[in-house]
Amino acid sequence: MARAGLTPERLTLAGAELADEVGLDQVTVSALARRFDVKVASLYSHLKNSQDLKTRIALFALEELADRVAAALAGRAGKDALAAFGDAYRDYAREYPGRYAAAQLRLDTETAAASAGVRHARMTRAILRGYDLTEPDQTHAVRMLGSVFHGYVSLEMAGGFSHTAVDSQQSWEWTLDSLDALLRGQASS
Amino acid sequence: MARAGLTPERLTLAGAELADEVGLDQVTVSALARRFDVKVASLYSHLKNSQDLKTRIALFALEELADRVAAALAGRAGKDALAAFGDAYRDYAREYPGRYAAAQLRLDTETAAASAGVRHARMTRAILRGYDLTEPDQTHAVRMLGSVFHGYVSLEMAGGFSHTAVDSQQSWEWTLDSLDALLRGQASS
DNA sequence: GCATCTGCCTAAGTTACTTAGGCAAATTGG
DNA sequence: CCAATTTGCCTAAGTAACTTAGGCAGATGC
Repeated sequence: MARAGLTPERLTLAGAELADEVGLDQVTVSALARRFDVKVASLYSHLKNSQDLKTRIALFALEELADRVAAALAGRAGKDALAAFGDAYRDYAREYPGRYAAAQLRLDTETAAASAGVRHARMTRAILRGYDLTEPDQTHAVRMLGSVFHGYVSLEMAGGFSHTAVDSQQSWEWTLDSLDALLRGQASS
Repeated sequence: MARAGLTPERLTLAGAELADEVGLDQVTVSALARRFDVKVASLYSHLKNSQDLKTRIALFALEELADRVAAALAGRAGKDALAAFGDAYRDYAREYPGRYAAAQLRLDTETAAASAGVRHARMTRAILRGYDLTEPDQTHAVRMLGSVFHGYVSLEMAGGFSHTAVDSQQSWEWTLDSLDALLRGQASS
């Protein structure tokens, strides 16, 4: 019988696409097998189990997102870098909602340590180079930035900002301006 | 045969407890039936289906959290109110992680409109009464506050802040101070 | 070209979801 | 207080997903 040419990488990518299309929790080994027109059991030569698939998608998304953020940050500093960083996250989540959700999956400690999550942490900290912060304020600021960006993107994706007439893009820009002012230690509006 | 005395309310509460103990996605109709020592099919007299259970837990958590926030806000204004609001969210998430996760579930439009989510939105806006903001800045600020609080709590729960030596409580307080300064239109540190 | 390996298969057991229909306990009304 | 009705939990049965074991055939290497 003809071989489908399955590999962990192809399965991971297809799983990521599926997540974007139908939502991360609709990503199942069975659905993936259907997509490749292959029997379910065949996937178990390439994946340990269902959890393994999800983890692979998460790691893939973390890498992809880190690459984008790195590209966006290149050559920028200060508010430019702040906005580029935030936009990269937000754009990724809007373009690939399933992958973004996967990137939030909780990984066990060793997997997380070997993941691109480390790059994310480094890049967040890099943004603050343009501002005049010393420890422990720098760590506080890293956490706050991460919180704002992740929180905003999550709530926006969940439809939380679609009830009011005010445009979400404007709130986003206001937020970026505010964060910049805050980190510069100056008044905002 | 003896009756177990099931009701939608008892099932919802037990589901919430189960979510806190083993995680929201381990909350299944089967697990709930085991907990009541009852056959699975029996629950379907009280629940429409598995999704219905999750939705009920979400609505319950939203109510419970809104009650706590309302109690925390009573009689407070300005930074006091801001901190009370944030603390109420954070404490709830740490005490009831499964319920907090449930409260983030996406509800369909009409369910969401009838939920305590509306109270949450009103209370967030109420905090800003102590600050001198007019529209559309007020809406921007509501969104930013929601983002920071939700983002911080999510990342903290996911273990994102446990890699550095810096205490999360200190970052939280720094964040609250910063937000207060920002909303007052003044420099922070 | 033959041996080996690899990839996808069938088969089968597990767990969870859900509906249909039944029996007995609780409740209600005479 | 008994009869009728309602209600609550049951068994039975079908669907779907996960996962393991073992087999056969296409690909690979000598």
